[in-house]
Amino acid sequence: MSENTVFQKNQGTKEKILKVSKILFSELGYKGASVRKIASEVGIRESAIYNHYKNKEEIFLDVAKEIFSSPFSFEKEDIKELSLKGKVFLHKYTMHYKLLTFDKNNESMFRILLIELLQNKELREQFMNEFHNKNIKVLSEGFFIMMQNGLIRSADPMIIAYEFLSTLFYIRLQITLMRFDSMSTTPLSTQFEKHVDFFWESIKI
Amino acid sequence: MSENTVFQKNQGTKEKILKVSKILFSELGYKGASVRKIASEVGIRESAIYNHYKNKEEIFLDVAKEIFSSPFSFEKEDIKELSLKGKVFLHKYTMHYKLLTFDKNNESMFRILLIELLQNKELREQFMNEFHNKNIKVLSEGFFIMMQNGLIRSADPMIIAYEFLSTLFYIRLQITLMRFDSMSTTPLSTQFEKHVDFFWESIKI
DNA sequence: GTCTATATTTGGATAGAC
DNA sequence: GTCTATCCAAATATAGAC
Repeated sequence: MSENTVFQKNQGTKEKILKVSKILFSELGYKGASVRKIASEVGIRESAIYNHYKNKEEIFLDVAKEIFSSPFSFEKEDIKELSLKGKVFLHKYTMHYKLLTFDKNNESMFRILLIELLQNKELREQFMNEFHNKNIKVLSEGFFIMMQNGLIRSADPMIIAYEFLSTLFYIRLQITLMRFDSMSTTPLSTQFEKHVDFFWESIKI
Repeated sequence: MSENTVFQKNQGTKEKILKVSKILFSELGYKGASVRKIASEVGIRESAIYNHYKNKEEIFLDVAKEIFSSPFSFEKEDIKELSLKGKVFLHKYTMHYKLLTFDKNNESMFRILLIELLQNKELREQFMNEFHNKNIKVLSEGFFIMMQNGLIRSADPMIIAYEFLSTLFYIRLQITLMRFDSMSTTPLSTQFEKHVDFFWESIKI
């Protein structure tokens, strides 16, 4: 057996721990998701966990890395081009947001964000920077271009962006809560489209 | 000593426990606020707590009772009267909301709501009913009257209410987070007024 | 009503055999 | 890498003296 052919028992254990932890943290929070429960769900003993992670905190950090890693894929060029189409920009942006809301993995990350937002300062900072500021930046750039091209009425682009984003967030929050209780979200899921319609009527010239 | 003159040692202990618990639950969440910490902060032993509350859960329920107990004092008549003034209604409503955001006690309750929202099903239901639905009801009534009187453009009053409320919530969330970190909220606190201005421009005829 | 003492459980983490 | 065994700390809760 050469040095390069090292056989590892249960190679996917670390990935499994990560996967299980995502779910448990998103359902029980940091304190509620004990190392016991994680190990049990993975199908190994607690002590075996420590062969993959130094401690519980390290598991959480590994999970938390993902919370803000799947942001909006709008490129500079897209924004310029799309903004000229006015409402289409808002619609595309919102549909992207809607997709994230219903995506299993993103949903777990959003739940963790909600649960730990007040318990974790770093999470709060990331929420402000990655979640709020980045979205406001992209949106206000879009609104600025629309304004320049006479598509929408004159106003502070940052304010318009803030107004638009806040409702997206609130819809997502409500849907996330309802899905947590396995309630039907069909009435609410159309709220995204209604938001775009109402908002466009509010700013178009 | 007659039966009617019973002297109790430390009569205010239960109130003190409640007061301390409010703060600790709002800072550390249900799990984080241990009976140990509560007792210590009150200045008594853990065991003494159990002379006032059956268990920890009962303390939390006592605290949680307050979360949705300070709603809007808008009477039926007020809504009708205020709605005819259009923007004044929105402004008064928002200023009330702003007051709650910065009120110490309401702030604690809002924090608990955020922390425990995903951990407590009853809290989620109350959030939807007491927080969301009640606000939507009052607001949509107001918008309906405005519409009838030709003050605002035609649209579904429920949608308008949803759009208006969602931004109020988002501003409150951001301010609550920033105050938790003792950050200055002066730039954000004017967001309430900006919201009213922008929104009125969006719906007025 | 508060205290000391104590029971009991749960959770994070390590040692050492296989 | 996983297991058994074990340790230690923290947390909920109770019993009984004062």
